[in-house]
Amino acid sequence: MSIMSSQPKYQRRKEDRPQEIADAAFAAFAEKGYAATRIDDVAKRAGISKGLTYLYYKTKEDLFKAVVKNVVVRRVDTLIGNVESTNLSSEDFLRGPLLDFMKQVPGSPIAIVIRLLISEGPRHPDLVDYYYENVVARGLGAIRQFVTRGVERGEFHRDALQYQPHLFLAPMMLSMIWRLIFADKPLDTDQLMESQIEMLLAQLKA
Amino acid sequence: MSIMSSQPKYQRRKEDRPQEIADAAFAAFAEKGYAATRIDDVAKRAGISKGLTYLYYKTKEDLFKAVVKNVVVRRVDTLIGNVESTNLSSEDFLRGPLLDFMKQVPGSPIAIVIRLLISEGPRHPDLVDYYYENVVARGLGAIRQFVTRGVERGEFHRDALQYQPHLFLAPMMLSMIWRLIFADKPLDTDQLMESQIEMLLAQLKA
DNA sequence: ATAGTTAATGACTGGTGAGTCAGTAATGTC
DNA sequence: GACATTACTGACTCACCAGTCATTAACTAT
Repeated sequence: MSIMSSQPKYQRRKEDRPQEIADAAFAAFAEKGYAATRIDDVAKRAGISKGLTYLYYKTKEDLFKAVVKNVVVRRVDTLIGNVESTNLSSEDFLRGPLLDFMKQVPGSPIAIVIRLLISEGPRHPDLVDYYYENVVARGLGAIRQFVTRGVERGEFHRDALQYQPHLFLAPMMLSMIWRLIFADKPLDTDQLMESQIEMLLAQLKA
Repeated sequence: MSIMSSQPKYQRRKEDRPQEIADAAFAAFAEKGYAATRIDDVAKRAGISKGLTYLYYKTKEDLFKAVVKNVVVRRVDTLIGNVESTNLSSEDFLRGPLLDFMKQVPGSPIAIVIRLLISEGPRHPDLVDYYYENVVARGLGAIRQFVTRGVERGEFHRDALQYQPHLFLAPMMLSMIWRLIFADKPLDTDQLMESQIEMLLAQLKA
């Protein structure tokens, strides 16, 4: 019929599989949600057989947790890291890097993780704790730190700290949820976040 | 063994069943989410057999849509209605009834509906549209109306309208999501909303 | 080459749950 | 009381899918 193929049917790639599977799973979860995603779909996306998935992840739930942690460490960790090492004035930091960071979150994989946490979180409390400690607590901490610094430098007045750091993030949250639910309905989310930062700065300044 | 029971095994209650089933379904969805809820669970909660559910709702998806619409009309409709008929000054309205409304939303069934929309919305676009028109658009409209009135009366300055009504609701949104994910971690959500309203009023006032 | 190791396959199983429907009994009507 | 109507039951089907495992074939060492 034809010349014998010297192409092997598959290659063994022990090193890369876990990451590839996690990426495929993330894409699948993003599209259909956790419950509606079949392990078979994930395998197809990753270009492997269903069985192989189970060599690297014991259960579907294991895979789920790995996916969330994977996104968290890959994205947020570095971003928050950068942010912590700047030495801008408090005001410039809040208006600059923080605002930029906020603007890009609603369209990032973090939004997908939030969706997954909202729908599946109640059945994975350890995952929720992990996310709280590694993302939320650190994020809020970073903001609080910059407000504190602003007070120390006299840029902000003494009782500026009464404003909870959550207030900075509220419009980001709304933008994220808006996009998750009403993907098509337009909303100038950047404008929203800018207004909030300006408003807060006006309140904080001495 | 005993005196013959004259108690019938069941009563026919054609009128009440649909509502009872919807209530049971809402409770079940709230607890376990849409995908993880079995029709059998819903039936047990409603005190009926599984088969009867299908007499009143053709499919599980039908039931889901009915549940969401049911909650929406029963709760939000009346609330927004009340709000629209007050004749307080703009400032008093925003600080009073609006704030009160916002404070109780994160703990109300609306939060559950939001959770369901976030996780199942993408597969039910018509439901999303329904929700947008009947809740979101009307809610935002009501706020915009009060800001406009404030400008007309000279309470707020001319360009107060540049502030999107979404900004009022952002902390409410954050509080809601926070509770949905981190039910146990405390957060003074009332304080958050109060600060935001005060901040916005400070910006709006002439 | 050859044998040994193990990454990878894919057919299979067991459990589950949405949706069906033949039968039952509550209620209405005369 | 007898008959007709239909709300309601519960056992059943059938498709689907997480997880298993015997087998295959890609790689490695010698």
